[in-house]
Amino acid sequence: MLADRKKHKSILVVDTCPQEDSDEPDQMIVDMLEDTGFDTDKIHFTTVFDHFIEKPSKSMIRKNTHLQDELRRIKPKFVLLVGNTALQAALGKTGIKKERGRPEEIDGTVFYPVYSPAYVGYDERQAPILKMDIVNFQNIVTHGKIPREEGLSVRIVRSLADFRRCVRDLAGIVSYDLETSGLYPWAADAEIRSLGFGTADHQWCIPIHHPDISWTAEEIEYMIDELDQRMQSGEVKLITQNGKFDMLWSRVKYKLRWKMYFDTMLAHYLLDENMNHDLKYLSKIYFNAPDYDVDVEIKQFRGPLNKCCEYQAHDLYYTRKLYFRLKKELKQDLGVQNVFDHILMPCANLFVGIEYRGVFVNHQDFDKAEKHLRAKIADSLKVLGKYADINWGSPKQVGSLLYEKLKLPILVKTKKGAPSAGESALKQIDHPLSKALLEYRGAKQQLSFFIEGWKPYLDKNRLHPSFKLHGTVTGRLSCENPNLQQVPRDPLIRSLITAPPGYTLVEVDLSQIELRIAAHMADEQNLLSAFERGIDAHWLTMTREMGRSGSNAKLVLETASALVQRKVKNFGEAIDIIFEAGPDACAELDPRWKEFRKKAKAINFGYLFGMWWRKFIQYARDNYDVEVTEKEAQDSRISFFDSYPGFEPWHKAQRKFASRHGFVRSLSGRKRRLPDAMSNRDTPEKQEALRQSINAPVQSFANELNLMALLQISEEYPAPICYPVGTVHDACLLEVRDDMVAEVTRRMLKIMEGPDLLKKFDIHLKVGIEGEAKIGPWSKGVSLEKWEKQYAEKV
DNA sequence: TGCTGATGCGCG
DNA sequence: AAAGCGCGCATCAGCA
Repeated sequence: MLADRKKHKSILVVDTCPQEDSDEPDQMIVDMLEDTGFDTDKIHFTTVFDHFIEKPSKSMIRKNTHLQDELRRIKPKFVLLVGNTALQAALGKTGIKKERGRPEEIDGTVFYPVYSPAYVGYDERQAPILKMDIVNFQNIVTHGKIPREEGLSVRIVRSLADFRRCVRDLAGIVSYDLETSGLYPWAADAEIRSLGFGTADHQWCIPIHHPDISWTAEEIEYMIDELDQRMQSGEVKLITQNGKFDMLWSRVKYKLRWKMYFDTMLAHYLLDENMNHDLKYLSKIYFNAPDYDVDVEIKQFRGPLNKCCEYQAHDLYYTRKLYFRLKKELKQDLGVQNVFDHILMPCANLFVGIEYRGVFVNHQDFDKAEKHLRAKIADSLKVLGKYADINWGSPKQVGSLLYEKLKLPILVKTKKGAPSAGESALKQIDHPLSKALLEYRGAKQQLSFFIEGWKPYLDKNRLHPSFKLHGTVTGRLSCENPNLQQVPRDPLIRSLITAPPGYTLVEVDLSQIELRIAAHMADEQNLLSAFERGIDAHWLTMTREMGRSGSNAKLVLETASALVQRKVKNFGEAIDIIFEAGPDACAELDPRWKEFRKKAKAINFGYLFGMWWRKFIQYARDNYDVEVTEKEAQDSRISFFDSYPGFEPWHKAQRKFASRHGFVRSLSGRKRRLPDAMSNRDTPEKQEALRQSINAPVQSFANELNLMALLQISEEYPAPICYPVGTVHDACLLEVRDDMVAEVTRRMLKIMEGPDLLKKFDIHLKVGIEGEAKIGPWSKGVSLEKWEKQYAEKV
């Protein structure tokens, strides 16, 4: 009891300044402290300024000595810094968002920054964070110091003798972690600052580049060599947290090709796709670890050596510890365990190579495209300049010009009810300005996304996009820096991506894969038999819809007549003729058929995944300048489900399963957790979850098929014959050595029809899978037949 | 001045 | 009552 009291006396709470009307400390803080178990009567309260002050400036805080006086007078052991001003006055740094919850010890006093109650009042979502921080502060006070992980045993390698001890300790389950100068290994000054290994007994830090340690180049080379030999021995199983990052750096900087055995981030991704997967968060929820996050300076190994190593040691320690825990959790669920073992971990290792290789960019075309876009922007600006001198990139300014100055009718509103200056609005506005503006926006966006946006990442002739295997809740990959998956289909941009001399780019995609999977899952007989007969599903939907609605009668009769070379007068007969002829034959006669098929594609996906007819009206208007009446839209939806009667029962079953169990699974066993689906109330969130229960397994499995094929082809045709360079959801991009293009393409198409891994997952599809290959610069590729002809002529 | 959220648009 | 799903990036506006 006595000890407690003594401790309490040494606590100081620092706010910004007294309130205008009272000298009492802030009530929210007092309440939170008491809720956590503090006796606030025994806590000192003070402020940075001894009088009320509206907005303290940086220099005012610097000049003010009140807090320093208080610190000298009270000599607290624990100081709670409330808000950014207190943080700055006490520690001389700002940035409460970053610093909150990070204790710092100076001369035996622990300073602990938290949000100010004013901020919480302004944004109440921050309240739980403040509360959590206060609890952590209490934890520090009862411990009497910043809690340290007790299992930690840091070993800093300062000599070759240390290093040899380290290598001897590397056996069995070993965590691996690097500290680097940044995130992009191809940056000009990028370097690995420290290698770390976590074993059962120690956390070994090998500071390669730190001001306090100096190695000769030979010594570094020796150590890397020794480590490489140790890894090749097969006696070490490497555990990583987002190890693709560390392995990529290791490969770029030291040509190392180590294999990851288990990645904790990917494991947790499969166990709960809805949460974060960063190590600090995982250590906290699994082991109640303290927040050991530090400034970038220390993360990048520029701070005091022992602090840097201690940080790295935490990463190593928890990564290894997480392995044992997550391994057990995966074991509880055979479905996700399979996805982890046979897809995610192999892909993690494969994608190191994919990112290392990157995609090849044609430099000449790149410069040409830049010039072309700049000219286009200048031209449209010339036109726009006649109307006003404003920032044409600002929707607000454009909006006020359109609707206030020019008094154009407001046809579309934004979600917040403001008059919209978006694409859908501009398309409906009949004014020369809108055309120029649309052109301007398009060119400007292409320039800033794909020309300017790519420049910082260009490493000679290559981009190295980063794929996140944990990037989506459905299991698809996401891609960034830059995002290869959002490159426009416009050949001006897309064809910039190609292959280097001696190699050819091959894109292979799974044709209509989501519809095929849906047909399988729903056991939808009409669609299944359509696929069996080799009919294009979008074409089927399109002709059915036209036959029902009787739209575009003139075109239908004309095309049918041209196809059979006689006058066709009966509409139904004409539709049948068109259906049998297929999209390619019709598109040759009239390009509109291509558009109609595209529209049907959107209808298929929209209605299949729960789109309502209202959205269809908007879609038809925005994309096809077609005004569809409410009745027509409603009918089209009904007609879709009449055409494919298997879908409704399947939708029902998915929804029912999700609302009962709170999750659904894809064919591979991957789980999509949808807790909102279990809600008793019929909220928009629940409806959203129910729609996801239909979409997620389809999207998820489409991606898995694609990855299975990618894994298999890269095993059968490894470098230097074939380099996988990326995926775009249902497509793979490969760079294939010129002399092997036909063989590899043919094999890949075959693999896509049924990857070997399907057997391992015991999946038997009722529907055939087809691949489609395009050979040549991206978006300009040709079919295998065409390519072989051209290639034969060239040789 | 640097962050966050909203918007808009590219892709599947 | 309201109803396709999944992403990343640039830009602007609003705020501290």
